[in-house]
Amino acid sequence: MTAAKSRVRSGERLPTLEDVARVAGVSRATASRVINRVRNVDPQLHEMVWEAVGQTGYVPNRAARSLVTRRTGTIALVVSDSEAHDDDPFMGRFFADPYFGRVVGGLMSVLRTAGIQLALQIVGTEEQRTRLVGDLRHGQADGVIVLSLPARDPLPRMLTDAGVPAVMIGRPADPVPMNYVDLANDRGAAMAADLLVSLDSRVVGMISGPAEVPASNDRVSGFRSAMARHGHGWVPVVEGNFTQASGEAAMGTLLRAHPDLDGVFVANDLMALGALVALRESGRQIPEDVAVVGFDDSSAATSASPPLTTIRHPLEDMAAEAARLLLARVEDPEMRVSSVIYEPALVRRRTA
Amino acid sequence: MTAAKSRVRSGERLPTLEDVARVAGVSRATASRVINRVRNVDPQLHEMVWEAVGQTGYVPNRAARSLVTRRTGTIALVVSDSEAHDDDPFMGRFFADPYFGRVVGGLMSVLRTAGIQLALQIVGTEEQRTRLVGDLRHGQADGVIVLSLPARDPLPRMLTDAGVPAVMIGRPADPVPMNYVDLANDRGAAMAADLLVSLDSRVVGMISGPAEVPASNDRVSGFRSAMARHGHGWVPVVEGNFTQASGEAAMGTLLRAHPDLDGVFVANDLMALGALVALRESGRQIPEDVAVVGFDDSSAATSASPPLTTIRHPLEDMAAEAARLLLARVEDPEMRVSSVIYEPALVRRRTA
DNA sequence: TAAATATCGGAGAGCGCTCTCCACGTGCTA
DNA sequence: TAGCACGTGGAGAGCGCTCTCCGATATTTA
Repeated sequence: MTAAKSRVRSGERLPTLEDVARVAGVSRATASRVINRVRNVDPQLHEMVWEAVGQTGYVPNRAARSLVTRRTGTIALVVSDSEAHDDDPFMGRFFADPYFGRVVGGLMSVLRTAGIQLALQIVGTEEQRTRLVGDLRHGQADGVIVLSLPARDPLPRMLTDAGVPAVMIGRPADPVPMNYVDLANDRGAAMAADLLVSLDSRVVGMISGPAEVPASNDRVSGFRSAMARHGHGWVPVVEGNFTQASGEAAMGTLLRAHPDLDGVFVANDLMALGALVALRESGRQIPEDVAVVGFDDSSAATSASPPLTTIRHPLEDMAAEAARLLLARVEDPEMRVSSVIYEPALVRRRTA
Repeated sequence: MTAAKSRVRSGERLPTLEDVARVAGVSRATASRVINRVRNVDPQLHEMVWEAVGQTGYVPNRAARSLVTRRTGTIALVVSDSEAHDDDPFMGRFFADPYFGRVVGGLMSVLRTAGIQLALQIVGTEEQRTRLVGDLRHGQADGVIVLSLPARDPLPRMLTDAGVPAVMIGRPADPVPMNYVDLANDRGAAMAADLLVSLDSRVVGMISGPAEVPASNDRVSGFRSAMARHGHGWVPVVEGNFTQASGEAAMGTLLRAHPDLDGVFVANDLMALGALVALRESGRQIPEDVAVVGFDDSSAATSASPPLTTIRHPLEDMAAEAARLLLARVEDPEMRVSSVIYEPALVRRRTA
């Protein structure tokens, strides 16, 4: 049974362009032109070719097309981690964050319509990075979307040096001539500061992400300078690592040092969730005793109780834009490096 | 500058097998044999070919190889959802769960060494499913790993009907002749029951996942029958949707109906986290007043406070096995349908 | 009306690779 | 020494497609 079916399957020759051309009564070249929408083809022939495509169930062969166009129709999504073995803690943390899913969703919305595949790549070691860049140079993919987790990541530079079209989501830590899409993290942080000050918070702290990670740095400096502008010369900052557990721990530390704290800005929603737990456990009312502002407006923010006041990070839009930017770059390698910075927005819910 | 660089880049012809052969002083065919490790080639020539490969920096052209072998060197990871628009809530939930990351990690560990790409596909609508199967039939990928989220998913059947090599992670809801890798969910649930009973819990409830989702069903029935075996004829079950928030809500419901509850089994760790919150808010001590057992042993379990007693779900191993199974199936389409069921294990931490 | 121009379809090369066939040793047996 | 099998390397076809030429036909201009 299985054998018979299988035989049928391997026996069925898939229709080729040649078949389509024969059915339509034109040459292979004409059929190709119609399918790829180039030059003016007689509308009548045009019609007949599409007819033949439908009739034969023709689908272009990717490999054959790829061979001559030198395009793979594949974009790689590279997650660059500091050290990725299977049970690597940071990687686990990363995938556990809604971040990844939002990015994938945004990318897919653009790539799907362009008929382009998304190939997932995860690199941790130096060797994996080198190998990846090699493969990329040899046309493994047409371009790369880079998600860089470590504070100092050699990958962006390697990619530009190799001349691989790439777009980063989140700016690179070191200046590298690479397209990127980022959020005005500093302005988002400033919004949080403005809100807390307007709510009359007097003793304000912050829970940050890992040091040297650009997005985290920008949030810290943006928050600090906005607070300074409001006359708060110094703001205590405790470092977390973007996980809920680290947020809870950091909140504890902050509370011990500043029992009179009445406002806190947390660099992402997941940590804010943890902070909420610690705050509640210490018997504080939210937002009456302590106002809490998160960052990202991820699904975690709405599901928190009370729902989290946070800074909206339009990740899906940003990822979609990154995909468009990359596609344009692939189309025209001479394109100048350009990046787009998105504006955050305050989303007021119940914690501040 | 950019122009010059780019020109250089597009000008640099990548080495082909022909070049390797010339450098090594053999024919293209021999070089190919060496590189693909077929037949016995004179050891000396063998050496010279590899030498030439290193010297030229040769990397095989995927498209060209693919064209003749009819293999793409790509495996698709299909996430089948009930309805995936960009801001679809379930999708968000799904990616927010550590589940996805663990699966990807497991797959990659096998595919990477096999030199195979992982292409991410997300299908929600019927049309997307049809289109996917069509592309697959036309050799878009050599095989598929299926992650099916909806309770009743037409995709598995469509895939088998189309003769596409596929392996599911988690058994299909309806019987379909497809390879799959699954966990003995019922036995895991029974372990939880045994533990709770051994701890002298008298009033025991359960928080389940969505109805009709096989994994959730199995956990419910496994738990119920084990409890029955211990003389607990009836166990109240409240349904959640695998998110933390739903777990918190479900726990509330359960507590209201059974204030004297002293043991609860929660169908995944994320919901167990929510249950912990609800329990603590109601003033109960864990595990003194109420013992809690989760499921999955995901990163959420260790980061919970107190750390969660849970049932280990070896997802990474399962995903790796699924990849191996699929690769074998691709190699030999006649392979009989076979599936492997993993055994869960109790991980005792602090909540029970 | 003839020539120049624009438009459009077809022939065919060739992308880089694998693999079948065949020719050529080499070492064995008769 | 002739005959044979076997091991090994090379020639070359061809996978399905795109795209450059080029020739044929329609359209415009002198």
